[in-house]
Parts: sequence; structure tokens; C-alpha cells
Amino acid sequence: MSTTGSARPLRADARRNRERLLQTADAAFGEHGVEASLEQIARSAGVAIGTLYGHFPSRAALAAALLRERHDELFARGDSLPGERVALDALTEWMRLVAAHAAAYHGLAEFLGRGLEDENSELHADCTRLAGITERLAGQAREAGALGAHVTGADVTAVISAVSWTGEQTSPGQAERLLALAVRGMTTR
Amino acid sequence: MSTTGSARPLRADARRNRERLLQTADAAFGEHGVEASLEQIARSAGVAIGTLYGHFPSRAALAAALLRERHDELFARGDSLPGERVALDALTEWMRLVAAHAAAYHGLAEFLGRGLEDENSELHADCTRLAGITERLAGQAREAGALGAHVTGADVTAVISAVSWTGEQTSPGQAERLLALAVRGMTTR
DNA sequence: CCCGGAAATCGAGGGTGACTCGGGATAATA
DNA sequence: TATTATCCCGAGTCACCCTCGATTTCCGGG
Repeated sequence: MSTTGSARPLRADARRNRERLLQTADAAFGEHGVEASLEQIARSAGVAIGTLYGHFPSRAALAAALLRERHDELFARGDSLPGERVALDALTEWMRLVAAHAAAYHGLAEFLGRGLEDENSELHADCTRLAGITERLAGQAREAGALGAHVTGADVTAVISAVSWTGEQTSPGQAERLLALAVRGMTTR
Repeated sequence: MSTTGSARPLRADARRNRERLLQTADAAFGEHGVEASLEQIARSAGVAIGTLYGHFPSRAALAAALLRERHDELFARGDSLPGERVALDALTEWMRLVAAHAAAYHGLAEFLGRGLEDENSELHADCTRLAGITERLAGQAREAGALGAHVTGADVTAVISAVSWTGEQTSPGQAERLLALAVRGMTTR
């Protein structure tokens, strides 16, 4: 059930190319956002465009591979948070973590949002997982009486997305202010 | 200093084409968002691509023309709001109005955001105006003691953008929930 | 009514990018 | 070394953006 271990290992040249593509793509996404030119990425990696598509059949597949480790770390963190802190602290920390993660590539917030809707996206599983963790932490905060009874997991997910997007559009500082403000709006006083 | 009245009136065929382009563009933007294909718009309007560029040198110019009336209405509304209601009501009504406006075309929230940053954008004046009205209403709500003293006009603008974007990404209902939550976070209790 | 020139239109053309696919190259294995 | 499954290459197709010189169309004056 793991994403990693499937059929035969890759041929040596294939493994090399895949690695170079990932490195190059990370740099390109970092600089130009998730909509960076795939042809340029292939070129920079010293590989033909067909090779890129051979390894990653879609932009989402490439992004998913790129985010794999990062996401696993995030999931682990999200799973361990409930034990470490008061429910509300855990939730806000989680929101901050996800928002910081989304800041990796410009456009990532929207990209992840699409991944959550589109069941066929290579990112769907990851996005569902993220939403699930959010839901859980929100539920615990609600049960602890820290969150308004009417605040849903979807609300918190929306806040996280909106904050991430704001970070891209304006500045991290403005995003942080929005986050604080939203948390204040969700909590009981 | 007005945008409207400048040099000679358009030639008859030019006026006709311009009108058809605007109609077609409105439909296309409505269906496919502000990034709809300009070539397709020209084609649907029964006009060559060069003609479109003749009338509207950039996508932003086309959008600006398309939003002209809508914006003037919005500005008028925003200017009259302070007299009509309690400061906080006026502000939240304004936020709702702008968010509803941004729902006209998918991608408009981000588009307007760019227009606010980019001084050369054909939308810059409009966006600045929007932000100005927001600032004013926010200031009055703050002075009335309804808004937290630390809440800036930029914060409110960010909230409006984020709410608009959320409406595009998820649903109007979710956007409304985010708005309510944000207002709760900005107000004194 | 016709004509000259300003105004407007046309659309080929140059660039960029997504994505496909069949032939050729190459690494692994016997 | 020979075989073959695997992998890579990149030209080709299509869509889109945007420019610009050639051409057409309108319009006001003679």
C-alpha cells in the first residue's frame, strides 16, 4: 500500500534522469511557481521532453513526487500534534505548518485545492489526508470547548487555504495577520 | 481626467466591433474565467485577433472595460454606505458587495489583486479606489469602537480578497462562512 | 457622387508551451 | 556477446499570445 515500492527497480539511467528532473523541477517551481514550463525543466535537466512525461505523466504527478517527503513529514507532525499540546494550540500550530508548507511554491494553495476536489488527481490522496488531519484537530479543539460549536472542519480547511493564498498574493506577514484574525473568529471567548 | 471622454468618436464599424467584443468577452470570461482565450473571443465576435488588440491592448484593458459600469456602481454604493448604516454594518455590507462582485468571473480576485500591486495595470486605478473605500469604512468602524484597534485597512482588504477567492475555489456558501468568521475575528466583543 | 486619406481591420508569422508517439539507443541479463 | 525489455529522443500537432505591414472601409469635402 506504499507509494514507493512497486514493480522492478528503475534502470540506472532512468533513476538518474528521474532524480535530475526532480531537482530541476524543485528549483523551477520554487522560482516560477507550480505553473513553471515543463519543457524548460526538461531542458535544464538535460533531458528530452518525452523523458519528463515518461516519468511524470502530468504536472500533478510531478508535483506529487516533489511533495512526497515534505508531505510525509507534515502528516507525521499532524498526527503527533494532538498529544503534545492543548487542543487549540495544536490546531493553530497545524494551520501555521500547512500554510508554511504551501509557501514552498507559488500557486501551490490553489493547486492543492484542485487536488482535493479532483479525485483523479495524483495529489488527491495527499490533500484528503491533509483535510482529514485538519478535521481531527478541529474536532478536538471543538470538543475541548475552544472552538465555536458551529465551526466545521471545512471551515478550518478554508481558512488554511485562504491564508496560504494570501501569503502568495501579498506577504507572509499579511497572511499571518489573517490567520490570527481568523483564529480569533473561530474561538470561543 | 475622465476615462471616458477623450479624442474623436469611434468610426461606426469600430464602435460595432468594440461592442460585440465586449459582449463576447463577458460571456467567455463568465464561462471560462478571466484567462479565457482572447483568440477565441475574437473568433466568436466575428473579428480578427488584431482587431481585438486594436481595441484592447491587453487582457487587463479588456477586463477594465468590461468592469467599468459594474465598478462605478460599486464605488457609488461604497461612497454612500457610511451615511446609511452603523459603521460596522456598512463595512460588512461593503465586504459582501465586493465579494459578490468578484464572483462575476473566475480568477477575478487574483486579477484584481495584481491590479492593485501593478501601477501600470489598466485596473490599478479601480483597485486603488476599491482599497480606498475599504480603508475609509474600516477607519470609521474602528473609530466607532466596533473594530479592534489593531485591525488595518489592509487587513480588511486581505479578508475581502481571501473571501472572494474562497468563493471561486469552493462555494459561495463556504465564502460566506469565512466572511462571518473573519468579521467575528476583527470586531471587539 | 466621387475621391483622398485617416481609421480600422485583417491574418500571416514568430514565439512559447503542452502533450504524443514511433523509431532508435541502451542497460540488464543470459 | 547477443537478446530484449526498458528507456530516451525530438519532431510534430495543436492552442495561445501578440505584432505589424498590407489591405479595406468609412467619412467629410469638393
